[in-house]
Amino acid sequence: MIRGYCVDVTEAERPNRPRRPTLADVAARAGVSVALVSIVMRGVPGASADSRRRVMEAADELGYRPDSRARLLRSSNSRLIGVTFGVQHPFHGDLLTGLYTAAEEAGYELALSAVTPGRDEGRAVASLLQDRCEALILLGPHSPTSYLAELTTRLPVVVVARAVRHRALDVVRTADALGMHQAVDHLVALGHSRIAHIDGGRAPGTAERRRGYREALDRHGLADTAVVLPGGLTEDDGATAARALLALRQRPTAVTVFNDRCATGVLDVLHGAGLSVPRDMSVIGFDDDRLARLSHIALTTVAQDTEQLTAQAVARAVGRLDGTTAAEREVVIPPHLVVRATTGAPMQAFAETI
Amino acid sequence: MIRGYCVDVTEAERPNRPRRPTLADVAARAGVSVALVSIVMRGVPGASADSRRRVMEAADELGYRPDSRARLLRSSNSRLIGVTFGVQHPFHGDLLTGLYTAAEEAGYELALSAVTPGRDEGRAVASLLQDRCEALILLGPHSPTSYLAELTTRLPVVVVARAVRHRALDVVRTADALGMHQAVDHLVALGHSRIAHIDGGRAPGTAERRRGYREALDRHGLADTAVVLPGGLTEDDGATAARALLALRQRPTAVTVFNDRCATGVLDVLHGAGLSVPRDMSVIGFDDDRLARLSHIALTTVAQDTEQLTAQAVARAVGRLDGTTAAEREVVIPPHLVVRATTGAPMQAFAETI
DNA sequence: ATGAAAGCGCTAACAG
DNA sequence: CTGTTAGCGCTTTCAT
Repeated sequence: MIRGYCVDVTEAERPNRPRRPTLADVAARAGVSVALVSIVMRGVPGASADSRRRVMEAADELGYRPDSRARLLRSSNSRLIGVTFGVQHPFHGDLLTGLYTAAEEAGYELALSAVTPGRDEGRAVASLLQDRCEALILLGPHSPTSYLAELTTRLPVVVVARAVRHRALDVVRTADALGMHQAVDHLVALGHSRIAHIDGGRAPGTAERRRGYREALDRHGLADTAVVLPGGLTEDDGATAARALLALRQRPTAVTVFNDRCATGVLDVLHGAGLSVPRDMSVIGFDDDRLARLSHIALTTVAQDTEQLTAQAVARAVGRLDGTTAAEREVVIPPHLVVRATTGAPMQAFAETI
Repeated sequence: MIRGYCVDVTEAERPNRPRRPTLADVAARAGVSVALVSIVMRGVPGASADSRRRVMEAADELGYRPDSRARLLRSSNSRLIGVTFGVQHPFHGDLLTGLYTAAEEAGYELALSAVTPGRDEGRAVASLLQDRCEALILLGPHSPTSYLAELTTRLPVVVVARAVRHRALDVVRTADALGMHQAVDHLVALGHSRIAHIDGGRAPGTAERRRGYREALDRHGLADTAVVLPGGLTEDDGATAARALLALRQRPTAVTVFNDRCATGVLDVLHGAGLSVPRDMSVIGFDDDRLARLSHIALTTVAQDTEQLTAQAVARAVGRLDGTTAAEREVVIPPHLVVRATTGAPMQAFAETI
């Protein structure tokens, strides 16, 4: 059937929105075949400069936009990577930013699916699967490893920012322990010898960061001074932990905290108790989120390298799809310490140097 | 990308991922036609209980998942609503949560497209358009109204959380002015008579909230005491404004702030200056984001009704699609005041009552 | 360089 | 209730 351009108005009554133009419309207008238009639209070689121009012109006039659904349906590979993220987690926002650029460079598109209080990870993943994603990147997933592992039988899965050990799962994460080494080394270099740690409760990464803290103290011969206080990932958790910190018999002069949000709570309580930071207490966070960068907080913190994290995550996903399978399943990205205003020499050490 | 040592594996030896099953596969396995399978999978009437069971069984065994692209391509209506959101804005996360449930109830799916520092709104919208969304919901868009208006010639557009006036645009927003009335009324009831306001700089909603502040003061006969300090949406903006506040000749006893993040910065500076909140200064924020709810902040704030906001946004979009066109283009949702710990009677008033 | 034609996986008439 | 059939808009041989 020859369908003219967008002139056929069948339903007369409703203010009918014009049907969006298709390849055929553009072809008709440019006086060429649909195949040729397809070639031009994809920017692949196989069309003369002249028809290329004519087609582009026609497409422009019609306001033509390729239909990605149809395109994807036809071509075997969708060049689509599915991403799940938590709406509650600001850090995931930073990761999304990096993922978009990394995916674009690799010639892939992203399909987003949010995990919300009313929409669990399973549903988020299911919708991605329906969209024919070729691979999945899961940001801080909390599903059981067994479920994630099962997913890999369907498509490549890359887990970001959560340490899971499974032979079928790719993991891209920050070297949490190393980050704590950097934090402790910095404090020791400043002259601190009584350094406490506030951990992350049940959050992923807690164990690893705590281990890093202990290792670092050990290396400095300070193992017996280690104090680990229960914490969590919120400001409130930090506030609670800070009170415990202040109640300690022999008060530390510095504290490393599981993350920046928690550290903010700590700072708050310290200030409230009339202590000065860093004079009376040095504080180091983890993540370098927007909170830490605020000038009036100026938190010294261990910064996760989101650019590397996201670039590697996409590289992994694409690698699996290409079949250029890397042997190593886990990519660990070193973080780096960002020194701001919440760390300094301890009062005693300062006194001694005078 | 580190593709190093891995030799390129040829098609043949690559562990070939099984092609995902199609309707035809399920049909073959169940011994019925594809049409019947389609009927069963969509859950529409027109199949016997027996074949329904057989088909479901076959689908299950094959791990069949309908291909939404193909499905959408075929049916004229995609039942897809596109949503753009800012990855920097925590409040958008809350809105997404509501949108998902509202869309589901209306029988629509959501297609998400993020606006990031490296991906502007235009691109976010373009990708949604390619995905054949039937309508667009834009969260706090910052594109010029002319661009948004032009979009409506292609499909219905609902703007959330930004006040734009245009006859072709649906807008769902909070009654910002009313919210400020509530805030000011609350402070006046507590006995405050010198109330300042810190505005939102160039952020959407700034003018409206400032207007509300002025109106409310006026109604209480306090118009001549109005003080508006330039602010913004970040903690730093709040900190800066707070310093200006403290430097004021005749210091106010209370301040309403453009949003919670900004208010947090204000609180911080106040505490740093040795002031006690609310004894020396009452503070009210706007948004009721997670920040405000933290126990050690406990910010009194004007809460936006995200549930209503999102429900109305979806209702609007669907309404335009249905042709059940509402006359009114703007839906304004009343917010409500959440009183926490940062507001109280002013010291002077308290002294007088004794 | 260009065009004709065959589907991708699915839905929606229309028969039976 | 079930099957047949014709496309949705696009890519992709395979001719010309």
